[in-house]
Amino acid sequence: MSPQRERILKAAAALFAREGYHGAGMARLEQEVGLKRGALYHHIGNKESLLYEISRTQLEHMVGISTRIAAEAPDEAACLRLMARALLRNIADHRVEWTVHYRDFNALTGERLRHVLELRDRYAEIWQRVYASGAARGLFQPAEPRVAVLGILGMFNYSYLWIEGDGRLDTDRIADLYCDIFLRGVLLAPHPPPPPDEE
Amino acid sequence: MSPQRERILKAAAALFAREGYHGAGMARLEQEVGLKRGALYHHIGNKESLLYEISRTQLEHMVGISTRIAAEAPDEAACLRLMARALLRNIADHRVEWTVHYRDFNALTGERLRHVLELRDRYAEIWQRVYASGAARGLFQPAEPRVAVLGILGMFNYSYLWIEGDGRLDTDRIADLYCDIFLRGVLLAPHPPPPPDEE
DNA sequence: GTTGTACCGTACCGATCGGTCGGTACACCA
DNA sequence: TGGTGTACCGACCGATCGGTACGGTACAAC
Repeated sequence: MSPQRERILKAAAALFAREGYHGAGMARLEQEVGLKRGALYHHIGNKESLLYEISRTQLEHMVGISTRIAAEAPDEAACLRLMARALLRNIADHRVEWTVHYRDFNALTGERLRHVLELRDRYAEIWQRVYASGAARGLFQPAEPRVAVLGILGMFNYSYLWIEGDGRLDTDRIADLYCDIFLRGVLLAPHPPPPPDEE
Repeated sequence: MSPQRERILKAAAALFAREGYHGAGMARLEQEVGLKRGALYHHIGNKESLLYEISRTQLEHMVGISTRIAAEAPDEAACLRLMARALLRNIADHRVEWTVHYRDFNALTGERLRHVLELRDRYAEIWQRVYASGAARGLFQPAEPRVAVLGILGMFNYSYLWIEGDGRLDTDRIADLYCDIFLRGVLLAPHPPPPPDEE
């Protein structure tokens, strides 16, 4: 990936987050990046590819991290906690990209839309598999794993509207707080000890 | 409110939910409503007022309902449960309006934006007051009432992306499930009996 | 020294954007 | 019968939309 293209993607994410995908014109992107029409389109192809790349990058990143966590975590509760920390950390670090994704992903069309939706489903499925596995082992309440997972994902995903992207300490604390609430609410056995901090 | 204006608002909400506020042109709204330019603007004033009215109506409705519930509920846990049911019911019944609101409220400008944000804050504050009151009485964990409330609101608000607007039975069951998880996770005393179904 | 290629600016395209305006048809009331 | 208000149409506005064509420049390879 060329450094210019990377610069353009960053500027586009910030611009789309501020004004919306359809609300932001290419003219404004020109002056934000410091390139004129011809140069811009030499690098990006078209406008929709910017939106696609913004969503794809973040989603693929989260799918990759969560797959790794799910493969290594000692048990399901710890796994959920680690995945939650990773998610909230990523949302806080890439708040503009997530803002763009959640607001405008359905402005995508055709193959690009299909791929982004598939990535999003894959990510939710990782969570659901972990939850279902825990429920099968008698750890979690067996009722409605899909709805339960959508609930905790909602807690985190909604945070892009209010979270402050400053310190990772704070994001980890919030992630742990939500995990504590969710796990206490969902565990059949008494409260487990929190896992040691990582990374 | 004239019946024509109401018709236009409904069509606009559906159209904006499909294509986004900036993505949907007035030409499409014309043919969806069955009126031409002149007639349309005779009723609506301008495009932004449509967006404003869509958000304002739902938010004022929720503020009103929750204020009433908070005044009448026997205790804080029951209050949260009733407010949660009312919220999820409203989201399911007005899914298109909430989709428009969450995606495009910040396309509003000036006074209209200020008012909508104020309504949204007022609504969150109702929840936070209930939670803080419960925490002060030793019912809930006292840590971070604002973050805790934003969490449960996230569970519900995120649902506009996946909930099916068919039966109210299902929405009440989902609301209760989330409340059970949240309350179990947050209550200091053991699990309380669920309140009787209402309305 | 010439050719290829990556990069960039300028000029321009047709389409569509949100919005305005003059005018008409009709109902209601005096 | 004349006057007033409401609902509506259709033509039109300047601005902006995303995108393209094309020429020029800088530089590396041969």
